[in-house]
Amino acid sequence: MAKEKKVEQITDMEVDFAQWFTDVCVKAELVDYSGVKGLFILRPYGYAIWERIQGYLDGRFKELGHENVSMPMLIPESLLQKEKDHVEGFAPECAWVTLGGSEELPEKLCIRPTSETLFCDHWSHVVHSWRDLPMKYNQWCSVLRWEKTTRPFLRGREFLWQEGHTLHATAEEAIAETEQMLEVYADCAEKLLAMPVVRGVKTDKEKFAGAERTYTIECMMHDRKALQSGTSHYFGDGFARAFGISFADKTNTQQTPHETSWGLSTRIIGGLIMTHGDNSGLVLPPAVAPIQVVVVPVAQHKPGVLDKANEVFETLKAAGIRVKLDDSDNSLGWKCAQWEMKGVPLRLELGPRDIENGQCVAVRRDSGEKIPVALAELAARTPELLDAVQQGLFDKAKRNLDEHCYPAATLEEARQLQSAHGGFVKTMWCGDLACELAMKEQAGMSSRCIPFDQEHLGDSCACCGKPATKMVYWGVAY
RNA sequence: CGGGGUGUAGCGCAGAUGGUAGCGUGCUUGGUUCGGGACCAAGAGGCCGCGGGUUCAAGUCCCGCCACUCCGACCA
Repeated sequence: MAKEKKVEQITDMEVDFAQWFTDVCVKAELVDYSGVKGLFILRPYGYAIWERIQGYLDGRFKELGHENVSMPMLIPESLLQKEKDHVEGFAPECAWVTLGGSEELPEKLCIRPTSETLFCDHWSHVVHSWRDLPMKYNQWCSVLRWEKTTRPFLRGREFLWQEGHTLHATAEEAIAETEQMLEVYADCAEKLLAMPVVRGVKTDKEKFAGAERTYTIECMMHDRKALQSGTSHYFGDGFARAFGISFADKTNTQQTPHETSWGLSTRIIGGLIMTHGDNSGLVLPPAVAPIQVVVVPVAQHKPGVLDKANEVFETLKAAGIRVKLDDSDNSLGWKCAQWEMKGVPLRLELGPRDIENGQCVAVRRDSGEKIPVALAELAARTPELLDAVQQGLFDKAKRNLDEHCYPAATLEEARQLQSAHGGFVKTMWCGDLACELAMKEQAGMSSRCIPFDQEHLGDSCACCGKPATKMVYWGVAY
């Protein structure tokens, strides 16, 4: 008799992609809603994913000579206002503290939406000489931006991130730093998260408030919308001048240093979900998965089964694999469905028949493929299978990206391509803001980036027909 | 911030014409099961989103607010 599916179901992504996303977030136990709009609770399983990302990035940052610091959470209004573009960009979404106990504060304090002003203020105190440079700082923290519409991971009013801030003697060195950190983000996305990226530069319209140049990695989600997944900014000396930071160079001349900042947030977990997930739930690449392998005993009450399962668990643990043994008394079907929903890359089924044959059955989360593995070879085969899943997920996502980038010669063609296929549309662009606005207005797409990998699609701007030398990726963004 | 939808047990829902709350699932305990979301039995669990109003009486009618969600605008 066909049993009705009784447990909380995940909406099919083809039916309602947004609902599917929310269902996965909640039912894979990544997040819960709190009492305040836009403030989400990261549950242990969701936080464990963030910790994997943190671990990777923090290691890379330190290898490159960055030091972790902790800045205050509150920014005096006067400090925030020192850099004009910056305050204009962030003021509309700041939350303010105006009371200390029951007393009105003499100056209201902004809950940090980002910490450039704090770093600059601090540096203006401690930087004196060329010997103090470069400053290469990073902080792990949460920031607050009073967004109007919110979604788990993709747009919270509070979100966890890291923000790196560096200060350099020369523009060249600062730009090199900015580009280097973008590569770190690209590696994090591609190697850890199996999310292929497009690397490029933001247009003036899309760049960070106060930045001279913003680099970005853009990813394509399963619904072919774009997700800005990490950004790295070069500020020139604008902030340094606004905050009065200067240093004496080797000839004892006062110079203004050049600044960078770069950030990557828990938003990328939203990207991870929308890149690899399917209708059974989350799908995690083994490199970030908190649990890489789950051992599911079959008929575990029968003598010897649990003992063998424990043995398998210990073998894999000793091999350095993040493994969990599910010896709960839920039914087999329940366990399978549960661990699929949570995206565990590999499931090992072990029952009496397997034990007789000296094997277990490995089931890949990405493909559903069932692979018998001899118990004697388990410690060697499991890492291979995990690598295969990691690679399989990257390849699949890369195909999705490559297959949904369409060249267009005119704005009208771009509009038609976007409405027919979604994805990225690439066109030549003259560099005028007016053309960028026209693309948004008429084709519903914003510029995602001017990619490093340029192609020559023609000589004229798709919007206005004037001479153009840059190719731009356009898309509908999260 | 504009438009739509929703809010009743942890979750999913039912509660015509107002009369003091119910179903499924989950949870707890015991037992039987176990190769893809098991079964039996006994239990626990509700300021019916919040605040006003109408009424003898409000989950139900009226007003206001809040939250979630979708579509826009804005943004990581």
